[in-house]
Amino acid sequence: MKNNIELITGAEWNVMRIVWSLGSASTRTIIENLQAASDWKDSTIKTLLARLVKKGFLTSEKDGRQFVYRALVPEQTAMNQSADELFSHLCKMKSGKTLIELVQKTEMTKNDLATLQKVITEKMKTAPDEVDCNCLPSGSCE
Amino acid sequence: MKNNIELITGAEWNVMRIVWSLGSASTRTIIENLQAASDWKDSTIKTLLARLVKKGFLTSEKDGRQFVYRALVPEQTAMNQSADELFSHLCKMKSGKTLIELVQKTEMTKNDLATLQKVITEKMKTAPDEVDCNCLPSGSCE
DNA sequence: TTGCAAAATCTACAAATGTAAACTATAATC
DNA sequence: GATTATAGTTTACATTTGTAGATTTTGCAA
Repeated sequence: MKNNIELITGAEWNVMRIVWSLGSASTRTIIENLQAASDWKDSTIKTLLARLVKKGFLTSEKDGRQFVYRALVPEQTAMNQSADELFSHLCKMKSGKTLIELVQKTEMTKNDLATLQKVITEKMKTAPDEVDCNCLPSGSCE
Repeated sequence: MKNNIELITGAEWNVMRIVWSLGSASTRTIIENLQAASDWKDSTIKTLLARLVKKGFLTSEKDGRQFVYRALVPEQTAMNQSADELFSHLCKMKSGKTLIELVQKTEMTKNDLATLQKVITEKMKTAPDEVDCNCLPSGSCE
């Protein structure tokens, strides 16, 4: 029952976002950006960078005296992975409601909404009338 | 930058699901259900139960020699909280795409899809043409 | 009433995570 | 070349999480 996919932790996400948004960034750049919004010490950030490299989310390449980091995993992929992990905890029966809530409260462009619209119309064609509960006390959710 | 909302952890979710799906359950019932799908020892499960009570996700009430647990937080609420937490890590600009992927790969009933359809139609009326990136290197995502 | 099986509580312990100080190496400066 | 400012590396340490053994209680059967 242990989950073994390496995931980005809360603190690490902040570091990753800098790299993703800049494409590549030196240690200094990353530190400066993070410190503009937090009180993390330099060494804290360096520790996180090292852990992210070890976990395989970042690569570092020496450029003069500094390291330049680059993401090895695209933001969208990381997010999808985390989302899958989250939904894996939930009773399948409830995924729909959860998604409805999420869509409701998430700010999205007209474009994204239109795409969603299309995806849904397509899905509707083969959607089941009901999705069974997959909780342990089998099918116990009414 | 520390996240302080008490969240349900991976192992704990499995315990919560039993309680949610049964409404209320004795220690024994919970243990039996979990052991039908994992090799967790009794004491492991009891530890998790205790932690969940301490965190405020469960209440326990003595019934004879056993405890009967009941959820203090509805499943949907717990899930929404976790989902919010997850999305909080992501660049706002990317939420739409993430939701599209999620809707795409999630099995849902025709009914849920219809609700989604409605929600989207409604949202479309006031949706923006674009959502700005909210990453630290401000607006750095193109 | 006594002994026991079952339940509960306490203690433990490694790995992961958040956070950072201390130390070392090195490029740039005087 | 000696000094300093930076960058990188090592070590640290409390808390949380996953996992469970050891110990204590206690309802119930003999």
